Amino acid sequence: MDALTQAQLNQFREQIMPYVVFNEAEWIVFIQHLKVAHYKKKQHFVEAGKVCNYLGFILSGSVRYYNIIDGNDITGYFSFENEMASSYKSFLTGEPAINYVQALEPSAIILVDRKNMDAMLNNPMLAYKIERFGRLVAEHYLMCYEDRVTAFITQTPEERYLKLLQTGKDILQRMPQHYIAHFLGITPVSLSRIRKRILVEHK
Amino acid sequence: MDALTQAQLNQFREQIMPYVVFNEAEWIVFIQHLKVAHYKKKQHFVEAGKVCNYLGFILSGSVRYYNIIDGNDITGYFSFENEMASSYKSFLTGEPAINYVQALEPSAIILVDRKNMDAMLNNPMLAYKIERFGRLVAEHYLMCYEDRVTAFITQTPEERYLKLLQTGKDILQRMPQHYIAHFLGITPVSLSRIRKRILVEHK
DNA sequence: ACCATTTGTTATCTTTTGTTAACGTTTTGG
DNA sequence: CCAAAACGTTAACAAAAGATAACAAATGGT
Repeated sequence: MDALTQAQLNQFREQIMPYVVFNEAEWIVFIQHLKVAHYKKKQHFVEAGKVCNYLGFILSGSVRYYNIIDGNDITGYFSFENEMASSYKSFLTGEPAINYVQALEPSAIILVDRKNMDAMLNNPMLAYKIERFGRLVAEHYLMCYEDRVTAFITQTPEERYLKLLQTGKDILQRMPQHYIAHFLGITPVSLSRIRKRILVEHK
Repeated sequence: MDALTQAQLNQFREQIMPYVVFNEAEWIVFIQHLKVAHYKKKQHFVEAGKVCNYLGFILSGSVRYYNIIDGNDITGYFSFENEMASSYKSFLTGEPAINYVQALEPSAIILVDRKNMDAMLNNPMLAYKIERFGRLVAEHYLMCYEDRVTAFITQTPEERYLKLLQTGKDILQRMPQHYIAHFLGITPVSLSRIRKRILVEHK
């Protein structure tokens, strides 16, 4: 775990601008709470059964979230550069995670550990903006999840895949299809059939 | 829309205690931003196509969230007394809601309209605690949604229903079955079959 | 360049779910 | 109190998805 380079700091600062803008004095204190870690392909950022003590921000690379159910590997989500990465529930509650988070490409991830997060929430200089930042980020992901649940309830697997074709460029281009299948809530074999069906219908 | 009774204020204050504790001076200002509205059975709290300008807290009663897809009514969620009620995404973004929220029982709901919310977020006396309150509430619902998405991806409809039998007392006892079916991501007919299957297996 | 692993497709068969309609019961509202 | 609406179950059929296995294609590591 290293300190951040100036380029990494600039990237991070720009990306979080819609959520929080620190003045120079705040920024200097804020970045003292950050580290960066590098993950090799297939290396784990979070493991099921262990507490996730980090909130991550992906500078480069990508991760997938997955559960092991009856010995089967079920992918639930993906995150890419400039997105958050964490087993959110475990980080927030301090309880062991029920899922794995794994780098799928060599990845550089900014880490805030829970102690530093608590320190910032208790530091009068930062507390207000960190609370606000946290609120806006939580609200952002809440809305994403809301959409995703709505899709599961109102759409067929085929419709969800067609939607992904329009909006999921990173996922489609950078993730293997059997991971995408579980992400859509179906089996890899079933996704393959859906793809064929679409191909035939549109030709 | 009326002012709140003392009993309603007490109920609200007690319920939000895990999230935020106001001192007396703050509380007096805070409650000036609240109203209470009463909804008859089947009356709408939010309508698709219209902006949801309220964040609600259900004092009594219950609501269901639903979408109209190709003319079909698809229930996505329920909320009961002492829970929040809002078309969250619409409230946060100010864009028209895509779903309806409807009282299923006669309901009393505390309302914070967006103007009052903004006023509190800009009032130095309240801003910090409101930001924190908002963060904790958003995080709470974020974790709920995370679990729900995980259930859609890792469990069969039958498994989701069995889980609901353990944890969804209010839903099972107070909501009609065809609403519950869509909530689980299946049709009412299918839920009826699953129930029969479970009955036969366990007898 | 080679071999092992991973990934994607296809086929077969079984199970589950969706769709539609009918039927009886319960609930609701005037 | 009664007629209408809502609700839950069941049946019959069609469509979709799961499980498994075989095989082909792509990928990766050495």
